[in-house]
Amino acid sequence: MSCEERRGSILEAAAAVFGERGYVGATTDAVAKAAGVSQPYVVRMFGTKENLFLEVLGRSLDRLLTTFRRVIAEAPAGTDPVELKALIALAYADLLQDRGLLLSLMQGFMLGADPAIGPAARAGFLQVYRLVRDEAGFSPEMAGEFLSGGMMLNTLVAIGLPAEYDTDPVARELLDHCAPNKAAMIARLSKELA
Amino acid sequence: MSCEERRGSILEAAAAVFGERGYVGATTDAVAKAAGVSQPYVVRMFGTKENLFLEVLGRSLDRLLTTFRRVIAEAPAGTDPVELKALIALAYADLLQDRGLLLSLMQGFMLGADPAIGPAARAGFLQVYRLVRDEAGFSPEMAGEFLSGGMMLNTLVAIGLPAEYDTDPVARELLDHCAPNKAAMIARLSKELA
DNA sequence: GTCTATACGGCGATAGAC
DNA sequence: GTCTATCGCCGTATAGAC
Repeated sequence: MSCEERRGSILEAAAAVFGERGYVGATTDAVAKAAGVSQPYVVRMFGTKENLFLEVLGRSLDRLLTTFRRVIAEAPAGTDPVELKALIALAYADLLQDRGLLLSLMQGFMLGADPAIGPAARAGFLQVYRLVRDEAGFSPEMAGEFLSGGMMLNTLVAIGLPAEYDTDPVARELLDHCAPNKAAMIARLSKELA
Repeated sequence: MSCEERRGSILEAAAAVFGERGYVGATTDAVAKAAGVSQPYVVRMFGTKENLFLEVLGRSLDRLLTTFRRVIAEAPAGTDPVELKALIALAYADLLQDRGLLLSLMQGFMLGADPAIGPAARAGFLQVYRLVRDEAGFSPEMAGEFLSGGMMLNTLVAIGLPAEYDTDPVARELLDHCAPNKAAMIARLSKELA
């Protein structure tokens, strides 16, 4: 396999592992196993674990921004920002299906105190804010609401509430009122229970 | 010092350390140093690191619920739920001044996959939801909005954005529109920069 | 009630062969 | 391009003295 192909598959595996175990809890060995290579090879290719995480973070952010821009571009010109907000929220919920990608982002947010990761996470977060404000035309209030909803969704997925959707009526009620895309959540659920 | 006093001071130190470094990143040695005791003594007193974290989690949750109940009880009878929501949000922002306590909760939320911590975190989260719905009279929509705002605040603090309040105008704008208690945030900021 | 000493396992990173 | 072997550190937990 070529260098670039390997890079891609390792980064993909790393996103899943980092999302599931967190930055500190994830091991380069677990990433290696998930990607089907040896542990030293992962280190060799990315230098350090920290650097590997930074690349995962950057990738996740890129995908997020790209997706949002596509939704904005595909909306008819002159679409109301409020409507656009619902569309982007929906796209975000869909993106959340890829647990690793988004949970890695969330893990990055929790590492604000880290001297190398903190600045990258803050910059990424502000980049998203600027995108919805400048490119989607959200008011600061709308942008805040949008990001709040996103953080809530991230938390609900991280805490594992969707898995209790049909065993706990309170969890169900909460999810029904917070998930912009109920169908997607349920799809996740059934996948999780399988 | 008596056993109970020590317990309290170790738990307090543990909340700060867990909040700052995360569950995996925190070491029992760091907790011990922060509490001014030896590392084996911390383990001796709480059995395992996992158990120590569960106690910190329970304490944080208790303090949260107690605070919310006090706000509800102190509000004049028949206060509108919408008004109550603003009051509780304000109390939450104040509580967030104790970084360790609330960030420990947030760290717990990120550990939903852990077989021991996950269930405790989910139960705690739902307990908060039930409180604002049943005792404060929030509609499910309001409860969702309230929790979303809380998760957003947690994230903003965790990522360290308040520290950039007066160096980055975008960060400032974002914080101005998301923090229910601007004064508290600024107080935090100045403390952080000191 | 609190410590010192230490066993034990695990992880990131390096060296070097193929 | 990818592996095996391995070093060295660090963290949890135990044993046992005072």
